[in-house]
Amino acid sequence: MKNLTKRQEEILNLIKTHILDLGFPPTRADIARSLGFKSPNAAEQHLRAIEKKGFIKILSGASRGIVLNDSENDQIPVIGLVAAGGPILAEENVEKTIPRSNNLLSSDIDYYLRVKGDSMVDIGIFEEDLIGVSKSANTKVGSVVVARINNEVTVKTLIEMTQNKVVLRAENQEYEDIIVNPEVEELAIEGSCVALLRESI
Amino acid sequence: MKNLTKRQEEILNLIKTHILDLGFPPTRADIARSLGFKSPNAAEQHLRAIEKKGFIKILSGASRGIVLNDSENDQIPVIGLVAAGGPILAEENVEKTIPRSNNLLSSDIDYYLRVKGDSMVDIGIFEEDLIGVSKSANTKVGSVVVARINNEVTVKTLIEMTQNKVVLRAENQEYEDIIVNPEVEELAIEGSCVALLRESI
DNA sequence: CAATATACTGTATATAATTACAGTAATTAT
DNA sequence: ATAATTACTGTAATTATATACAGTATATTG
Repeated sequence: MKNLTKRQEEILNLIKTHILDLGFPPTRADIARSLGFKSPNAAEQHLRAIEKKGFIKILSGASRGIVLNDSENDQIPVIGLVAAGGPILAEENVEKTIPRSNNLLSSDIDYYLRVKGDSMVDIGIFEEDLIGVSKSANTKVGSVVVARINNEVTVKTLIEMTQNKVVLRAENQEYEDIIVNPEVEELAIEGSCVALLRESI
Repeated sequence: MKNLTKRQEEILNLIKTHILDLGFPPTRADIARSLGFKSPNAAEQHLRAIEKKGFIKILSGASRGIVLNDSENDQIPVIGLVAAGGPILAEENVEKTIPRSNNLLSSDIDYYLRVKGDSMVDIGIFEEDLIGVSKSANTKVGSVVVARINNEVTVKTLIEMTQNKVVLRAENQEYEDIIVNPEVEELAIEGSCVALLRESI
């Protein structure tokens, strides 16, 4: 699936917004009006280009016959046990996927991570809970982050972060702080925790 | 909102199915074809009747301009502070609503209740969390329930329940058990907690 | 008993919408 | 260097669609 140009992305977003707002896709004229085109054909040609790149399907002869090809995009993966080594989002780690429901949890969540262990119980994060992780949300001191230290994935609170010293704290007195020197050990902050789901109480 | 006739319900379902399948509503001709009408006007008149009863809105001049009025049905209310006296689901208690996403939290949730206080922190239920409450899920000893005692709503664990003695326990050592005699005091178990959402960590 | 609602057929038309064809111009691949 | 892609304007025709008008027949409500 090729990348869309900036303009094409704009149009795809317009289509999605239109569907969200009104419940059905826009016409060529709607698109032209929204983006200031003077000819509906400008919209038509953009749509053809977007279809060619695989993001939509145009049903010929049907008014507003624009079908989104969102299936993968629409699902949020739930990551169970992370196998040592590979990337978190590797397919073998995906336990299941759940449909993205735009409004349910407002934050932008890239994946859910199933919590293992009791190291965060003091702030109400329990074993088997699902943590909503955002890769893009900015991590600062005090954030609960998903960190990978020497290929092991862990959820902790970020306490200190300088060039040669990173402190991660469990929210459970029985655990000690993890102090890492990123210049010596492998450390990656994979994302920060922005939401929590518990499926059984 | 009046009830739909059998035929009108059939048409409303057809519209919903069409949207689910293709992503946009059917035309009058589509409806006529699907149900075997020989005139698109049959569909038109049904649509007008369904609109009059408040289930859809027809946008004039727009092709496929059928908007579902599903808002109440499809939304799960989020209950903030419960005003003393009235029913939990009374309109003044509804803080917002969030769309029901069948697969996200599998259990059948009738409403979300925003948690006040710290009485359940030991099992990871914190202030401002949203608890998914099911009215129909069977409550048994050990369940976390939403109880109403003398018009005050509270979330506690059900410890004991006999005809003249109900024990509710906070999951926080600083609180004492609540012991109620339902024959003397007013007590209602409104539902049990089946899920939890936390929107910020 | 009359008025209204339900459930259609049948015809017709204005307009909404897709879509083809003919251009222009700048940018990006090959 | 040449072809393809991107990003449009402008026009026009065909088809898709909404929607009004004129009926028929049965059921329900006031």
